[in-house]
Amino acid sequence: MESFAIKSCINSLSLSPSILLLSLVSSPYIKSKQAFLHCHPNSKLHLFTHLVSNNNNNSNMTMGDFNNWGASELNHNQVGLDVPKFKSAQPPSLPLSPSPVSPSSYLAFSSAFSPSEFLNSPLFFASPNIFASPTTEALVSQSFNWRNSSGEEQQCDKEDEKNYSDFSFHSQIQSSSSMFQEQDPLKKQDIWKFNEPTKQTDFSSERTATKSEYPSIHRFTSEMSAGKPEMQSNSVPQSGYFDYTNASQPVREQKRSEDGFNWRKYGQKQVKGSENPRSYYKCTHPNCSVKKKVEKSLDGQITEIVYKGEHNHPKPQSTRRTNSQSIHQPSSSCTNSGISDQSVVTLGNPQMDRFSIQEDSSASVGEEEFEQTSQTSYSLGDENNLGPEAKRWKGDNENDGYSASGTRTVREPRIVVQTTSEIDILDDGFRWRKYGQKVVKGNPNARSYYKCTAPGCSVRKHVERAAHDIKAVITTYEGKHNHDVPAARGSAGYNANRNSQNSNIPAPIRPSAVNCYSSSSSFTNSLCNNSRIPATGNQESFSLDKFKSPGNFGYSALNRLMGSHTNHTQYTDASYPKAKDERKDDSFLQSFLSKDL
DNA sequence: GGTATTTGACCCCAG
DNA sequence: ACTGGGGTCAAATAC
Repeated sequence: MESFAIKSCINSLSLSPSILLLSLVSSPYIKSKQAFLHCHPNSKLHLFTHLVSNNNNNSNMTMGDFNNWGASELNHNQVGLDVPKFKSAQPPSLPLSPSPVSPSSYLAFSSAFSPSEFLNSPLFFASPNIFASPTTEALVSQSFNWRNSSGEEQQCDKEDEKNYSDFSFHSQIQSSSSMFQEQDPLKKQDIWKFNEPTKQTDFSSERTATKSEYPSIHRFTSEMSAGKPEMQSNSVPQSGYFDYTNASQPVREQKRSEDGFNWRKYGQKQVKGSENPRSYYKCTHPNCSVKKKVEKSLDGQITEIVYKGEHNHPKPQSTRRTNSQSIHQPSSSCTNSGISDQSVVTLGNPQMDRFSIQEDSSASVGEEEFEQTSQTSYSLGDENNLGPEAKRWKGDNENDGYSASGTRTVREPRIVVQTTSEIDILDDGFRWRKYGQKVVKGNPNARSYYKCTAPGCSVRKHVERAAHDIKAVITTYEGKHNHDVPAARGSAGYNANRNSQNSNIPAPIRPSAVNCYSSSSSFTNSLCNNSRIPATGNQESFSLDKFKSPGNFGYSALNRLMGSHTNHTQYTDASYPKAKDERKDDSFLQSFLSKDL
C-alpha cells in the first residue's frame, strides 16, 4: 500500500510541481490514517498524517489522537522523508517557541488556496494567543516571505508581489493571555515536545537560535516591510525566506508597543513552572492602570501575554505606521484595545474590525452569549482555567470588579472581539458566521465557533488549535447541512445560490470532520463516512467512496488540506480571487485524481 | 541628567 | 500561623 502511495506521489510530482499529496491508507476504509506528502518545490517532502475517521459524530480529535497520529504513524524511513518526529516526553526546559515556517514549509500552490479560510483560520484569528498584542518590546517576527514559490505559483504570485512587494507574513507563534492560563506544566511540556528544536522537521529546522532582545510573535508588520528596526530576530534562517532588517535597532525605540500603547516595565520575575521570565508592564498613560504580563522564552520569544484592565484613554497616535502596506487597518480609536488591533492587521483578518479587552461580568462565555452579543468573545478562562496569577490579577484591583481581598466575584478579564457578522470559510464551500470564540477546558487555545449562515441550517463547526501543538488546528463539524453548498462568492452562481439557500434542495451531507492541520509537523484530518460532498456550482461532485479508495483522497480532505496548508504557508491575500481559487482547486483535484486513479 | 530597565526585597494572598 | 508563589516597589544600573 505504501509503495503504491509512494508511486502515486512520485507520479503526482509531474502533475503538480508544487504539491505532492500522497495518500497512504492502511485500510481500504476510512478509519485508517492517510498520510499526505507535501512536496515542496524544492523537492523537500513533508509528510502529513491524515486521519480519516469513520466516526460520524462530531469526531473530536483528542490529544491522544495527536499523539497517536504523529508522523511516526508511518514508517517514514521507507519513503525517505523528512518527517517530524514527536516524542512522548520532552524536557520541560525547552522554551515554548514557535516553529517558524521555514522555507521548506512553504507550500507553493496557489490553486488550492482559500484566502478566506486562511484569513479566518484560527491560526490567525481565533486564538487570542495568536493575536495577542505585541508587547512593548519589539516583536520580532519571522518574516515569511512568500516569494519562495517556484514555477507556476511563483508566476502567479508575482502579481501579488506587485501589490505586496513589501508585504511579508509572520506566522504567529505564541500566545497571549489565555494561552497558558490553564496550562499546567505538563501541558506546556506537551507543547514543548512538539516544538523541540531537535525534533524539528524541515518546517522549522531552518531557524537558528540567535539571541535577541525581541520576541518573535509573527505578524504582518508594516514596520518590517518598511525596513523598520523591529526585525531583530532570534531565529534567523539561513535562507532568504525571511526578512530581517536593522536587527540592531536599540530597544529604546520599541517603547511603543505594537498594540499601540506605551508600556513601562516595572518588574520581572521568574515564575514557577516555567523557565520563561515574566515581565510586568504598566501602561504609561497617566491614570491608566492597565497592566500586562509578558512571558518570554529563553530565546526571547513571547510565549504568553496577559492583559489586565482597560485603557481609559485612546491609543496614542502612532508615528510609525506610515508605510505602504495596503492591509486593512482597523480603527485604533477603540479605547479598550489592550490587545492590539495591530495584531488584527497583522493577522490579516479583514473581518475583524475591533479587538479589545474588556472586563465583563460574565465569568464564562457560552455560545448563546456569543450569539446574543454578536461578539466574538473568549474568556481568558474560567476560574479554573485562569490559574493563580490570573486570579491574583483579578483580586488585586478593585476596579476590576474583584474584591481587594482577592475574593473572586463575578468579574474576570476577558477579551472580546467584535467581528463582522459573516465570514466565509471557503475551504469547505459553505458560508460561516463566526459567533463565538472561547477557551475551553483542556485546551488553552481559543476555539472559534462558526455557524453556517444558511437560513435554517444549524450546522456548526468550531476550530481550535491543538493544546500541545499550536500549529495543529482541529476543526469539528456538528450537524448536517440541509442545503446545498453555496457557490463561491464572486462566481456567477453566487448570488443566486445565496438566495436559494433556503430551498429544499436535497441536502448534501457535509462531513463531520475533525481536521488537524499542522504546517510543521503533522496533518490530520478526519472525515465521516456517511458524508458526501455536495455537488454544486463549479464544484465537482464527490461521493465519499472516493475517499475510501486506497490511494485516493477526497475533495474535502484535499481541500482542507490545501486550505490548511495555505493557512500555514501563510498566504495572506485578502483580495485573492476566491472563485478563481476554487476553480483551481477543482482542476487541480481533477487532474490529480485522474492521474492517480 | 533624564528615562527606562533590571533586580532584589517586600507585600499580599492562597493553601 | 506558616509557607510558597506571584505581584509590586524602588534603588541600582544602563542607555
